[in-house]
Amino acid sequence: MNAGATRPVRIGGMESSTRRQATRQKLYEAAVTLIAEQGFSATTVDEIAERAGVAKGTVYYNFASKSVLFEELLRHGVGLLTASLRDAAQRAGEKGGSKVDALDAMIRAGLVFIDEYPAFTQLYVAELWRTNRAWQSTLAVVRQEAVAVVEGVLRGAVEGGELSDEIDIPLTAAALVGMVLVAALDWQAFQPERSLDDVHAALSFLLQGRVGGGQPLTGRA
Amino acid sequence: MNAGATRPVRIGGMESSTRRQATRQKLYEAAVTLIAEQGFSATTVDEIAERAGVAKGTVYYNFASKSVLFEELLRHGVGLLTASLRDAAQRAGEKGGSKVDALDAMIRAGLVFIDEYPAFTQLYVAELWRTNRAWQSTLAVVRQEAVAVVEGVLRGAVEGGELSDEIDIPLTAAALVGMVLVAALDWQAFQPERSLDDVHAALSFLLQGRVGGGQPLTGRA
DNA sequence: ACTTTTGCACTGACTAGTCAGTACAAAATA
DNA sequence: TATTTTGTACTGACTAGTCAGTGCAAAAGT
Repeated sequence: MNAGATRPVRIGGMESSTRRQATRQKLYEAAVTLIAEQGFSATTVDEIAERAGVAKGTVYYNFASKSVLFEELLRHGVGLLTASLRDAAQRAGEKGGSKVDALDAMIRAGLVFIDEYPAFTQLYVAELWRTNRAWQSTLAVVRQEAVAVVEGVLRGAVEGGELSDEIDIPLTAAALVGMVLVAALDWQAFQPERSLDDVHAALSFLLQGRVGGGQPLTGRA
Repeated sequence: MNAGATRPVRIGGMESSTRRQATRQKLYEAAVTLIAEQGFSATTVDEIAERAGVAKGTVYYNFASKSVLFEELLRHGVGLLTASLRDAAQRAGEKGGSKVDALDAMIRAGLVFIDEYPAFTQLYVAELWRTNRAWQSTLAVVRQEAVAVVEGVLRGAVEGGELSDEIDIPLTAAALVGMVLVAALDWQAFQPERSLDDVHAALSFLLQGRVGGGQPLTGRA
């Protein structure tokens, strides 16, 4: 509690040794797969430590508790996703494409993310709609960050006249996220032999209304 | 022990007492909300028994184990959903509507189901894509039953020339299910003030391609 | 009629085990 | 030297599953 910081230049105990950072990373990676497979409660701290190849005490040296480890893991993962979506939307914008192209680019970015971090995605989906859990508020916040990116692009498309202003932006954003999420998880779990392009193509079809009987205006193949 | 059935018509001890059936129903109801809120492992058998208003022993009198209770609960719930989807598709068919109308009717049936059994839906989503769990195979089976209903309607639509034969039926079915599932769960969790009609309308927009820029051919308001 | 037996449904105290978190001295690292 | 990690041992709260026994209503026996 002494304000006068002492030796290693450091604020609040954050951002320091690469070593510690590496340990935390190993713990994230161990925890994410185990929790995705078994769930939070069924995963023991001993298992996490063993899989990460560190001593149990190290877990508690780096994280205040099992729950805190999990919460920071959630923040970390959703941060990656949000950055990836924003990036995809921006790239598509720079290439001068339409907002619908940006949407399509975000769908692909979502698929790539899920392909790369399937365990994190599983775990996120499994926890998102629960109530009465300690990290509920954390989840609501990070969820909103990710969904906001999609909503932003939809809003831009409506304002630019590309999409009907009749669409309900929050609901449509949620539906789009769900479409990608569930299609991707099903792909991984039940038809892993399909390629990412296959899955992307199927979702583009849906987005562009060729399923519901509409005439496609965007995209070709 | 006497084979000649006597008073309460009963064979072999199966399908009998309303009392037992009622107890099992109470246990289902208690378990579904608790597990939806907390997850399987974090929910104790004592909690389930208490919420159901029975003694712990009764749980084990009626179910071989906690896992078995959960598995039977899953079967029970997905059975209800599947029946509801089939029913909706059939009604729409009888009214002479198109297959796309049947799809729309199924979306609504899905929403109604989730509205009625939100806890079951949460729990189902949370467990579906996990690996290494005892009831994994049970889940795969019941999932397939439900998805098959959607795939059937899509197949019919393609055969009838209503939908392009370029669509990938399994992937599209998964995406549609995901769209409904996630939109509905988000609705319940984050904007519960919206009406079912609002949500349905937003999803119909998506299905009919008015989001992706296509021309709507089906549906009106 | 009456007593006794049967079997189902349920009870709740109890057991054997599990697991998050702690303690701490010694070692490794930077 | 200061920080970080290790290894081992420990505690105490919590939990899945067990089991001897209760209550009761309908049969069977007399």
